[in-house]
Amino acid sequence: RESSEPSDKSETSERDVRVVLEERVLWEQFHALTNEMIVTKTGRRMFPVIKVSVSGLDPHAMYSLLLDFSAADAHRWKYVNGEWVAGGKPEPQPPSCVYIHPDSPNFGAHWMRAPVSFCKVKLSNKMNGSGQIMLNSLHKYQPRMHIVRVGGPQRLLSSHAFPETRFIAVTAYQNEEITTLKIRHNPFAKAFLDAKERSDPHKDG
Amino acid sequence: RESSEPSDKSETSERDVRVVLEERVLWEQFHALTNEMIVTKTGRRMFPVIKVSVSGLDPHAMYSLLLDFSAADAHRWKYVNGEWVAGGKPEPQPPSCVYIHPDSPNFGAHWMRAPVSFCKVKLSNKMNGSGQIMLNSLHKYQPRMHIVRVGGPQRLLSSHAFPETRFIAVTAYQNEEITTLKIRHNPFAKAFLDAKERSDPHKDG
DNA sequence: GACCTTCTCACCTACGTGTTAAGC
DNA sequence: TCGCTTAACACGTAGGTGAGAAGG
Repeated sequence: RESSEPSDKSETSERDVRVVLEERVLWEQFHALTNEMIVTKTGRRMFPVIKVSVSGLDPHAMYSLLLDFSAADAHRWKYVNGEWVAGGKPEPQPPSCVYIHPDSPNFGAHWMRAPVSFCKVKLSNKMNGSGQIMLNSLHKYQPRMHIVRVGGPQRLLSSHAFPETRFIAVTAYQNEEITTLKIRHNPFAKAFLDAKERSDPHKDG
Repeated sequence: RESSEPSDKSETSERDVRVVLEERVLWEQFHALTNEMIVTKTGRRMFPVIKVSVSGLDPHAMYSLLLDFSAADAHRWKYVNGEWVAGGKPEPQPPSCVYIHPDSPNFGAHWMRAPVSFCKVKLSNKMNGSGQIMLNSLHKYQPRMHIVRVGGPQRLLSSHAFPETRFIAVTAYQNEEITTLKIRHNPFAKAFLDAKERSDPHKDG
């Protein structure tokens, strides 16, 4: 955690590292329905995307930003009659690999200049080449972001978990309200939005 | 240049920084015809791409890789009767902006792990938003790559110019052999390769 | 007219979507 | 059968090509 060592002059400016999740309204719409994220063999992007604004770093020091996914509970989940219910014993959880933000390593000034988006992270249900995060389908996960100081003795500065970004990994969407919400907001799914709006022009909410 | 200061223990490993241009055969084919690169208002990528393999860095130290374009001579060039000829006095040369490789800053280990490609640099004839390099059309340029040590006192380690990457900036190709060679090797021009091969299936060389 | 630049265009690369049917 | 996973698919986003007509 923060400032666990006696601080020298170069570390005093990091006492108040702050990380704020962007697009919280969108995340909360998904969270209210119990969010789902597709996992595939070759890896699937997340939607919504985890995007954070960072402040309180030393502009001239070097940091890396990391994302990982901790098991949110010890259950296997099942979608029955329109509801997610916790099932039997979970499979042994492999330690979630860590995704390193592609701008890493970089100066504090870079991370603070604009919100940092983890749009390129890919979720998979198979272990294969680097860059992808392997998750267990039908298990619930809690994304977490970490800031590590690098370019010297490596040191974990802070970790943040965003409850509204929790989701259940799936190989196909279970709740069709989730599907609808994804189509409505993800530009890459616009083909399906057009199809839906042609048959359903006044739907909202 | 290299090791201009008395070296301390962390700098001794950088005495033999080596930078080798990749795809030299391709570059030399273009160079033999006098290479041309398109410049546009919004910026145009280079083809071929400048790609280098780097060795001799300290794996744990931090570096940035830079690309710039120096005026190769003081002339304005003109394509007349199938030949490039030097013309009148050149316009005053604005200092070429520097392009910072998007992986910058990064560890020596990163730069040495695989060849580093400058495929995203864009050449323009107008000065506008960041990321683009402004050049004078019909002037000849010499690309140069620089390695700078960062994350501490900044220090230029080495500069490399690759003669076979020289080119004349143009707003439209002048030598149609250059056009043919670009179409033959650039995947993004495949539409024109297909058209040409349908009418000319056995051309080579 | 001659020369150079700009813009629109069809046609690609590359890849992110949910759908659907098939596989297990 | 049922539940879950996979692969092919149509249809988008995003953007890199030279061609060719138009502009200056």
